[in-house]
Amino acid sequence: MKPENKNFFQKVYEVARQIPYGRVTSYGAIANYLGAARSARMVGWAMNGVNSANAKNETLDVPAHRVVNRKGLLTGKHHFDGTNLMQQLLESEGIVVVENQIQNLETYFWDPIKELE
DNA sequence: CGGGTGACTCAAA
DNA sequence: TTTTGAGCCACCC
Repeated sequence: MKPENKNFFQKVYEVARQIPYGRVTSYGAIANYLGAARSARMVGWAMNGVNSANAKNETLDVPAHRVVNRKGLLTGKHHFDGTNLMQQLLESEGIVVVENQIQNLETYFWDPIKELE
């Protein structure tokens, strides 16, 4: 069941919210699931919106830290408050992060296309 | 209304 | 092999 009758951002939020604890996914995977395969940037933009809302005390319940780029690189860590807040959050869920990159990405990777369809 | 920008990704040179 | 270029489209001047 694809929530295709909602705004792109809204859809991104819904998918991101379904990322299980201790798992991660990529911007591209979410975009692909939403039918916007080449719009990974928009997913990142949506995450930026999540972070903004968080800064305003408006909880969206979207684990933006579980969304990384396709190589498992924490490209968005600079957008979080602390320099390594994103990494800490991931490590607190049992994910090993070294040099801003998730180790054993295949083990943690959660693909909405595979997991939700 | 137009143009620049970006938490990405893929493909070609 | 590494480096560029282009596409994607919402948001902010």
